[in-house]
Amino acid sequence: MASKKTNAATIYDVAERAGVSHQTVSRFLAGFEGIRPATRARVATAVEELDYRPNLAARSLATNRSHRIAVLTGDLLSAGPSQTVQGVAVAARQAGYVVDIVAFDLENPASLADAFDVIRHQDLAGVVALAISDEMREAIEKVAVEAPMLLDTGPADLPGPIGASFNAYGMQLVVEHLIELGHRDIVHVTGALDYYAAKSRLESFTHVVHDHGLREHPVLYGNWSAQSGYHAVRDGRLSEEVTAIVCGNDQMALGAMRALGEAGLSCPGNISVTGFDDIPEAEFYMPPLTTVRIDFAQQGTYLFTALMARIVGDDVPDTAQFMEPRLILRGSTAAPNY
Amino acid sequence: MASKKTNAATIYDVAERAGVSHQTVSRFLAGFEGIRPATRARVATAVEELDYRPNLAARSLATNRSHRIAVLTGDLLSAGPSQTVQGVAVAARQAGYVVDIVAFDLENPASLADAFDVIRHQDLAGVVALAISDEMREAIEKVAVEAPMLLDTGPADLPGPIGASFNAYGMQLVVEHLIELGHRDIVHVTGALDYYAAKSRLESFTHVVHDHGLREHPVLYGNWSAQSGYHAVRDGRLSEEVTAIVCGNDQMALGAMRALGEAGLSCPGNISVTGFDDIPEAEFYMPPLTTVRIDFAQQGTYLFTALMARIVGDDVPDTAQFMEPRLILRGSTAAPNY
DNA sequence: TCATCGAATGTTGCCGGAAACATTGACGAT
DNA sequence: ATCGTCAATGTTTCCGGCAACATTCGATGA
Repeated sequence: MASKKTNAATIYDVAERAGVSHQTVSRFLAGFEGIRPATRARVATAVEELDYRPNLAARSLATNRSHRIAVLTGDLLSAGPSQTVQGVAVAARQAGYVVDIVAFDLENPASLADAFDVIRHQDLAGVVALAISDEMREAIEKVAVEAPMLLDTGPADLPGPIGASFNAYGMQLVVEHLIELGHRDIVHVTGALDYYAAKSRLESFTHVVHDHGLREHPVLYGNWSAQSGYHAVRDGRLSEEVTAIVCGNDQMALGAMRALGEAGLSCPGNISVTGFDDIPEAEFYMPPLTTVRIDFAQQGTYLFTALMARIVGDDVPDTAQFMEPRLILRGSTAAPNY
Repeated sequence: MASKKTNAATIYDVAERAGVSHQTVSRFLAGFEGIRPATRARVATAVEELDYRPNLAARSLATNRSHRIAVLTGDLLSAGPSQTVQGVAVAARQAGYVVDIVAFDLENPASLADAFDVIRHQDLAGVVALAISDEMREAIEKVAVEAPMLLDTGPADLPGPIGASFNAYGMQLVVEHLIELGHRDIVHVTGALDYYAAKSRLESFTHVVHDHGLREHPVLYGNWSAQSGYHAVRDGRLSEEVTAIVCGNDQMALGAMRALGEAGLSCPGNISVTGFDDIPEAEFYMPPLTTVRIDFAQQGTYLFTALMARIVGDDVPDTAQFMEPRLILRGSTAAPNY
């Protein structure tokens, strides 16, 4: 029953029906001005009647332009990247672009190489790469992809890691908030450190702590998951002096609060906890989580816009005005209880 | 600096270099057996040296087959659908298929129509539609898409709503768990009821409650978000008799528990709460959430497999063995406190 | 009245593959 | 030695568009 033989109308069918040459139809489709109104109407009717749809493969072959971009990522599971994908996808479609999603399996190294192979097979207008890890960075550097590529986060020598600045700024916001509350001993639970997002946040944390002359405590290593936050805090042998825990994302903050609870410590009574990202649930944690709001969908929109600009050769619009991180104050932070 | 003029090698370049006809190269690429080893080696070398990549647009044009599928959804933000997308994408790529993600904006009705337009323009091997709402169902029925389409959830008269069964079964598991604990007065907080996933869960809930002869309480309406769960419970004017709240997903359960806490009720001491989906965070809620685990990634894999089967005309493999929902018992449920 | 010119439209070729069909050549049977 | 056969390989055509170039035709000016 499957429609094996495509009986879709071609440009020639339309031309015949309208009594014109196929080229006139092509012009009509391209929005060419110089077509006599009568002719134009006939073509329009024929297109309508035959429900004609241009064959994109043929068009792409003839023009050598594809009107498609790829989103490359190994992590569609986290809230951040998937929202960003949605942002990219919506923006892309509005601009008439199709989005290929090239997801690889983090567990399976071969699949990364494979993903790049796919990207090179397609001829793409551009590529957006999300959730950059060391592994991806390596692959990106090794495999020359001829299409313009844009990263959300990543090393500064690769094009467009827009995340670095707002990750750093967001981290600065939370840490300074804690400092204002009077905290002097703050510890950081990192995200998975092979991700640049985690690296940026950690760097910024260290930087701010140092700038304000606070005591430096050993960092606790997490991997973005609530479970890792839990274990980091439970097994982290926190110094007695620590009064605040800054987590690399909201999920780890949840885990951290849980560990505190089990240890008989209250949050924020004994220890303040902060998150990062402001996922919708964070407001309903107990206590509600003080965190930094990142607008991932907006980030997706920005990435697409910037990619288009690079393709066309325009200047890439500035990041800052697009995505200002915002400190969201809620119940998980309070003045330290000396 | 963009690579305007594609200087990528074609099959003819390879042929010339290998000293054979382009057709032999084509055969080589297709894995055709009857090529003399010496010839095969020459071709292989040429392919290697020129870093030849077949032009997919040309291939697609010639064969009238695209090796691409689309994933259609308006909700890439929720954990479920995005994990399913990841599952589909990984499975698809292993099978050599490219996945177009066609995301529309739930807020913007025009974008749905637009999304279908995109789907019809591409010639796709198949379509997977996720997170089916009434709106999408309507569009699906109205717009005849010639490619095979498969839904994750949805009305039974459309092809392959595989979700109905495991949603129903999962709901049965939680409710019967509560009944075994001794609960007789259970209330349900629904997901967004324009989604079929929410409908299925609600139906199953009603069904099980009825079958066991429990008192029926008015349902509370949520929209999947933690916030909606919170408001549903806070403003729901629960009957005094109610001892358990079954939520349509984990996020709403979080909101519900928060509302209970604010009302001075303990969970599970006064009221048991259950979730649905088992997102990774659920284990770290306070108390840890009793819920139903749905393997969304597996669901994605299944959807792709089933779609391929439909395309080829094979029998579609059975759902059940792929995704058995599992009851996850944790601390948010206990015997009622009479 | 006719050459000129430009707007409207038509014709040809090509993009890079695949498939149908054609050719070559080695080998065995007669 | 000749022919048939089959494996290996080559040639032609077509997929459905677009672009470059060609043509037609009516209006205009000399």
